[in-house]
Amino acid sequence: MKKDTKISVKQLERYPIYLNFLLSLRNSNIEKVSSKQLAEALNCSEEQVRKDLQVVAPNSSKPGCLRDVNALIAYLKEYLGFNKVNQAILVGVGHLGSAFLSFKGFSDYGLDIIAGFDIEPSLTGTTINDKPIYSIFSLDNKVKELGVKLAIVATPKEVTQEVVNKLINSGVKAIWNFVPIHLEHPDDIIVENMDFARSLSVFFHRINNK
Amino acid sequence: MKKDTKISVKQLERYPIYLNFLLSLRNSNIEKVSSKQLAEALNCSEEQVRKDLQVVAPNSSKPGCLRDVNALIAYLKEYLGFNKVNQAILVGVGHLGSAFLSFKGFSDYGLDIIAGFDIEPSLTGTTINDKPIYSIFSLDNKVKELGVKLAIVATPKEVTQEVVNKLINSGVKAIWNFVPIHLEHPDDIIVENMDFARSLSVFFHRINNK
DNA sequence: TAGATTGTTAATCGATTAACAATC
DNA sequence: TAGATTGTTAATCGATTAACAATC
Repeated sequence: MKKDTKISVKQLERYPIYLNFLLSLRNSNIEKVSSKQLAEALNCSEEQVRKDLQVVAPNSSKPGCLRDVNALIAYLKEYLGFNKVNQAILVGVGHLGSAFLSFKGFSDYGLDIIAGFDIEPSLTGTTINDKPIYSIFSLDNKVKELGVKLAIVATPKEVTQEVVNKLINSGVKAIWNFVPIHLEHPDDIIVENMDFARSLSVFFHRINNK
Repeated sequence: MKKDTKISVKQLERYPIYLNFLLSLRNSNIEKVSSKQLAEALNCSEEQVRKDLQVVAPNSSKPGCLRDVNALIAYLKEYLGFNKVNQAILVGVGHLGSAFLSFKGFSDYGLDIIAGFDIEPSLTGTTINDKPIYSIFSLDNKVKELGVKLAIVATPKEVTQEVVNKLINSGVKAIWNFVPIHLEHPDDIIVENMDFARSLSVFFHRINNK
């Protein structure tokens, strides 16, 4: 695995798509796969598949031979960091936040949400899916105590920037933002926006241009 | 608005980011904005901002003068189709599905979830946020009756492909998939995957390469 | 007018694809 | 061996940036 190869975000974001497709093959007990099949699944060219996989799983395949599904899955998980456990906290235990705390599937990606935070006093001290919920007022102490670097944010719009500022002050380095607003943040903080508007833009544009 | 201009998905997906930033400016009572400010907010070049906005809001600005925040918001919403009401149904009223039914913010994007569907009999006939929940067995009839073209899918992994097949058979043209699996679908069906793994890949890669 | 900003063509850069060699 | 497939360099395509003209 060449960790030092510079790859683009676009390329990086294709890898989980490969992974999902390979998992569906494994689920159907298919053990071998060609670049052509992968290309069809991802709606891209065979050449691109070969180049992509060369980065993640070099020398794992031989000319003339199909690729091994299980081996590719292992290489991809390793490359993407899904084999390690990455701890995160969640801020904002509303409908969406509760859904995240309850969701069992994050462990497939090595993500472990270890606690939730909310301003609502009646939630403090309770648990969801065995995960404790703390008061937002203990955020700073807990973040430092737990040493967690990733925070999932699902708070009301109005308070989100304030919450994000607090998180950054407490030492959080990466923010997974589910709130549809623009966030100000220092350059060294990684922010990923799960913006619903992004998908909707694509839908409406494609629907209206048919 | 030049609807016929061919733009890339990458470009299209930048527009909701402009919109979010402009809304935050309006929220701060800022009425004018330069390409430079927009470029900083989106982490791109001024030239790109000008080109992007030229497509969405041509002739809305003049050399030497700053752009009008409210005018840009209006142009963007119009271009993205957020001014019209677009109806959708939701399949899978679990934790995540319930959160979507409860979420009030979709109306900002012109999205109206008009009903939920689930296999659980105890949910049938109930409502969440005034939205009725029907049995999955009435899916085909209801989709045809309502004439809805967009479906949000938040079902358990194992049944998702089956549900998607049913939706397509019933006339749904666009699928917003929140389930982290690979979906098979005809080319004329628009599928957008809200894949959690995509963001996590970016996080872990950037964290591990520091 | 001078400074600031926008608009647009030309140049550059990077990502994708085409072509072909290498291997099983 | 022949067919199928992978690997990799070179060519192409598209998106971004640089340069400069136009306008307030």
